[in-house]
Amino acid sequence: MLQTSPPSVARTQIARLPKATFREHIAERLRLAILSGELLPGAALVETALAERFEVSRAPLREALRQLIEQGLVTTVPYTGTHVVELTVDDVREIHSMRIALERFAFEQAWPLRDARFRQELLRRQAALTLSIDQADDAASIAAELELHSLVYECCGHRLLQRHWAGLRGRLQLYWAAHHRAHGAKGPRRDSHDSYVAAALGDDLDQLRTEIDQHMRRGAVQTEAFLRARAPSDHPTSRKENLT
Amino acid sequence: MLQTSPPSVARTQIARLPKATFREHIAERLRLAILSGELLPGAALVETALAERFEVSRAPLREALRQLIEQGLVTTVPYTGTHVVELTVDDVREIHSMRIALERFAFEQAWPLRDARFRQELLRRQAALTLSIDQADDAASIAAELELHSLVYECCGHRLLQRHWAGLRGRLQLYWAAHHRAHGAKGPRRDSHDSYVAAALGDDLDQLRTEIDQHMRRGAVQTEAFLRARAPSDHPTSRKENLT
DNA sequence: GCTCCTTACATTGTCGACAATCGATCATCG
DNA sequence: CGATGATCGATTGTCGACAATGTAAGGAGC
Repeated sequence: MLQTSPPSVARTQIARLPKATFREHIAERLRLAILSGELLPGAALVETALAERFEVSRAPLREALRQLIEQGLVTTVPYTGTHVVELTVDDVREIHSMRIALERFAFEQAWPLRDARFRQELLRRQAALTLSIDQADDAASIAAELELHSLVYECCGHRLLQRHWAGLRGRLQLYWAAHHRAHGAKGPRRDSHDSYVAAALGDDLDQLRTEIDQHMRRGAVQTEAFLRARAPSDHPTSRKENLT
Repeated sequence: MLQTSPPSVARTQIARLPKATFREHIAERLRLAILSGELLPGAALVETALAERFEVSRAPLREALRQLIEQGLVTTVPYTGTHVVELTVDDVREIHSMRIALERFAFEQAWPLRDARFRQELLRRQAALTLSIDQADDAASIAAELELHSLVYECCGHRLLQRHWAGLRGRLQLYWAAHHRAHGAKGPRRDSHDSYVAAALGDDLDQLRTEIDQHMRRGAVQTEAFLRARAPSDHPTSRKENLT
């Protein structure tokens, strides 16, 4: 029972129309700007400047910021300033260990729910990932990898789990964006998900658990090494006014 | 390595002073009002009325509401209204299954970190819980039970995990508050945590996993039964999550 | 009597201006 | 020369008023 996928159009057609309030628009665009690396970690977010940039007053902008703060993508100190969250080695460790726990749980929940649609969609997303890698489009590769991993969360029909995954996914994307931006072209490897997909389609849940552990740990080690090499104790400079 | 505990006073004395902005005060008080059952699930939250009650303008109040919305305690529909979240049977199931996954993960992380302080604190909180139950103070019992379970999250020093637990804890408390309010006096049983504490202090991680499963499932069944009896024909229809 | 349109009200969304606070710079004093 | 206190600019926090939108009641037409 996939919740979001091309075949099930009926639901999404009746769902609420495009966002109506400024706050939602702004929150979404700021979120994308942060996750894509357009706004670097540590960058200052000045309300007046952003308000002028979006051509709105500060009220809806502040609420959008509050939204991002609650999502953990932005931090603020009263009367002082607002910044995109910084990158820490410990954060990466925590994110990855949490990822293992959540994705294992997701597969346990979804294990008996895997149907033909699941298998088909999994292969489709893997193909999309491979295509992005072949085209050397790193931004698309990151997005495709996240889409691939998102499938199991969508499949198990666990809204709360999906909510937690959404938060985790955001942070993950944040780090990957910085990673990619610094290392230049270095997206996921072409065969990096073969064993993952194979295990997800197989019948051995324990094997999949092991595969998830290994897969995540590989990614963690990679990201961690980058961070340690990049900024041992260096404040990522606050590049202001980098919006569009 | 406990993060919050009586012995380490030196740090907390120098830490930042109490909150300074209206928004934080309001968010905290509203949160407590919701979690304590003072504001029942489904209750309408009218901005003008709340602003008048708190004697502030709508701006900080709206930001506090946005904070609670992002935490999942409040829902809002643009131009229409804001309400305390409703209770659903599915939500309870999801919360409890998620609890199992998170607490298992927490114990796995904290397993080698359990020291004398951990054991001492665990017993202390269990004693506090037992005391509350003996005094038939149900509100205190709920709080005490949550405190008991919180220990492992504090112990493992995993900030991200603690963050997720905080969100889950909030929802849990919301349901328990409604549960208690409806059923009258029916807090946790006196011996309900004996085996839990014993397993947490023991050396058999697998046994603890089993104990967690059973413990949570007991609570889930109880809460579920209450909800089904209370609102049998609750429309699971179009509850749009403000997941963003 | 029923349906559709109009209208009024309640509530949220947005705006511009003002106040409070923080950080840095600079002057003053020992 | 160093330390302390005052001043300035920048940024966020708060306010009151107005606009936009959704909901429900009431009336016109059939």
